[in-house]
Amino acid sequence: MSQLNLQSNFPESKQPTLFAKILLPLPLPKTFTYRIPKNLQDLINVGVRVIVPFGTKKITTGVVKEIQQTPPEGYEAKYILEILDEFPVLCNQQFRLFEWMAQYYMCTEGEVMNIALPSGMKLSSESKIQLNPAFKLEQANFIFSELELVVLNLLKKENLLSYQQIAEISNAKQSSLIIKDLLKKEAIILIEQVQEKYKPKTEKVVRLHQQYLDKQSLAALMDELEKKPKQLDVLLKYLQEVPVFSEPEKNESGLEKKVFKPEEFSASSLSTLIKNEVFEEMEVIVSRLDYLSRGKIVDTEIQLSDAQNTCKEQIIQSFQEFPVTLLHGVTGSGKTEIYLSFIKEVIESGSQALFLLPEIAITTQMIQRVRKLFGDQVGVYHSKFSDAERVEVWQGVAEGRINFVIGVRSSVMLPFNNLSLIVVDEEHESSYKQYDPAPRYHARDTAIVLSQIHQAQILLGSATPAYETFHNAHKGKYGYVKLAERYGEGKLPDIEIVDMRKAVAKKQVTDDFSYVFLTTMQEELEKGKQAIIFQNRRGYAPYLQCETCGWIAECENCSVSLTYHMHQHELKCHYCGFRQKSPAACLKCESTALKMKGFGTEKIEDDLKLHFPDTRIQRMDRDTTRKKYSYQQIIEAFESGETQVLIGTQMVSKGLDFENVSLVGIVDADRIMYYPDFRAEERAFQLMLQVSGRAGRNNKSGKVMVQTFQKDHPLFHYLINYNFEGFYQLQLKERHSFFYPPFCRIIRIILKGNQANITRNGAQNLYNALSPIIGQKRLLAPHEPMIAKIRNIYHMEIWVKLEKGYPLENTKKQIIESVEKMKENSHFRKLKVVYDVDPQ
DNA sequence: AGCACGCCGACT
DNA sequence: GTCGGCGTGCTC
Ligand SMILES: [Zn+2]
Ligand SMILES: [Zn+2]
Repeated sequence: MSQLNLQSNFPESKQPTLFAKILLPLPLPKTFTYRIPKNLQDLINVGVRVIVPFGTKKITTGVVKEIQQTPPEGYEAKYILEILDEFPVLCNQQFRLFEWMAQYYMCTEGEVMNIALPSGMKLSSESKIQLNPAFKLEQANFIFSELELVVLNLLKKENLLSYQQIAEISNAKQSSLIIKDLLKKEAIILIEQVQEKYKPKTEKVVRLHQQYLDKQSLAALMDELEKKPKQLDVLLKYLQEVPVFSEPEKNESGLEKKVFKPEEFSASSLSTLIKNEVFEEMEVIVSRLDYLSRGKIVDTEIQLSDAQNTCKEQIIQSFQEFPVTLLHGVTGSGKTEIYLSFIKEVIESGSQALFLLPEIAITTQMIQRVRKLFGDQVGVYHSKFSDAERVEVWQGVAEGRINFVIGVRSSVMLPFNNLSLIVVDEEHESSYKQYDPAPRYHARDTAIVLSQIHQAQILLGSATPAYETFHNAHKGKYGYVKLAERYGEGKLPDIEIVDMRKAVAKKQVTDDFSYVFLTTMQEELEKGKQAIIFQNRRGYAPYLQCETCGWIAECENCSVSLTYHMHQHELKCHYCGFRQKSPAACLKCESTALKMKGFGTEKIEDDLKLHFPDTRIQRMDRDTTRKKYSYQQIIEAFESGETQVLIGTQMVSKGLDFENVSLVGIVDADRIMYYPDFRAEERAFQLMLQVSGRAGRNNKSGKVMVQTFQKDHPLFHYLINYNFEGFYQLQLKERHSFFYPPFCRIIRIILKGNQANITRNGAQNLYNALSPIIGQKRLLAPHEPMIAKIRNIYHMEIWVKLEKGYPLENTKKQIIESVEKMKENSHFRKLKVVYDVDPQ
């Protein structure tokens, strides 16, 4: 406010009207200016949430971005209705980050804020309709139609009606006319109200009344209660829980009423004690964040090995020169302990730290570990937690109570104002990239920008860094520290490539397994060991094919084959959820020779149960982990040894350490390597290495078996030697010659429409417009993506590939302009265009 | 994104 | 003539 010169334009006594630019959580390119009512002028601040009317019947939450004195030109500003926060919930650094995200990822700041804010902080509703209290039908000098009278009568009875309710009387179109007319006749008024979605959680507590806080009066009280044993029980329990003399502050904050369990203590005695003013009862606001948070700081020590200490020193060295440093450490080398020791120092110095992890890596064990170290100063930001809990973390960070957040992708958008360290673990994980809806941001890259805004240091950790990151480290843009040693001297498991081509020729295979794999597994199980089997396809069979005519069962709405699910005997689409009973005969030629092709986790489970009838086998994929705790249950059963063999998709590749696993099987390596994506092989190597990391923890006989029909693929040569860098170098040459990242940046333009030819033509039109501006060699001509149709929406893509140093910001502007030009053609106006910057 | 307004065909 | 479809443009 201080920068406003209030005196210049106004006579001294008059307070000027102020206006606020409000950022709304909508995909609109600009802010909206509202008038600040006089009575709210002293309460408003940049960064607080407000309720504003938007359109004719809606009210929404927005955030104050700027306060100004000049009224907007060309329209009359509406009034802000309400201020929701006393203190800002968005800080300056966040506004800067949001601006960057909107610009870089080609979306609006409103879209960024919409994703950033937990939904409990975005209140909105429709206005409601009420009779104007000053209105008297008898005295009105208007004529009311019959329908209007019906509405007025209903309002007399019901008091408050929604637009919806009035629409039910007649039809939607008429009702809005009626409301408009009644408003003009001043018969009704609009009422705007929102209810706070986020409610603080409260709890009843009692405390000993002041008058008993000296030993004498307390002794007298106890004497008096001698004849009332049940009341005395309650009092004694209280004194046992709350040492009123040695820890008077505990009495101050009180004891939760629920401590007096009704089966042990008489509820009426407690009430009597409250009535007689022995106890005082009060209601206090408690945190919801008590899941695993009751533990105050228990551990204060982080024990680092010599190797870890050396590594830490190297990171400190690296940070001197590079604010971004890559920590390259093999699975199980104890990177986490190094992160935690850095984080501890940051928190103790009074600034904030952020620890980003992929969703599945935020395990109960991880949460418990940080709780023990940091107590209540930690906020866990995770989609498994309720929205109310996320609101509390947000507020905790904004108010400075939470100094350390461990969280998923979206936690980069929390209201940090004093960050000095960010850790991004498993930085290569593609789940750091959001795809739908906008902003299509990469949390690792966004975190790097966030670190620049805060002048903070950022540590990227991975056993298999993303090639972009590794390349940046190699060319000296990032610092690089390698942690080679595997914790506890464990040896890396042997990786064996199983030649399926040969096995098939010798007829030493079942549908999905080679005999050699099955015998090895048999042996390991007999030794009392466990096995993990990886297949990145869920369901029973990926497709159902007619042997007579070659017909394949496809989804009605999408251009994909339907997956057969044995459990429900159904064909399902994994993209739109479409399902149908599995047909008995071919829909084209009516032949009954239908065969299931390929294999998903479900079939593998079935086959293995057939081969190993006495073995306890469990499957972990999206289908078996739908329920809230099922993931945890499967993990625990495997950890305890109750399950001997765990079959799963990507889910089994991350995070958890199972000590007794001696064999890991990759059923179909080819499926991982061969799909049309320039990153397919990078991903395949990462994934196979990661899955391999599950074998032979703390034991010397770990083994990984990889089944493939292409055993001569160079990937395997590097894989069996754990030569990450060698394969990287090889791939880099290919990336260079085909002009792919890290040698260029990609902007993927996706056009979506409900007609194939219009979508196709629109893409061609856009391509023709872009070619002369950006240059044909920087464009990949319009093409269908791998799945051309999803939910009956047709997709076309144009890729823009820009070499390093090519003006990025300007090109984005040119793309947006070209799209606008394309939409001047009415055929293409209804196409939806989506931009995906740095696609994963 | 959601919603109102307006122009058109079709159906009481 | 009215009803409902979608295409267009606006929301402070
Ligand atoms: Zn057929
Ligand atoms: Zn589908």
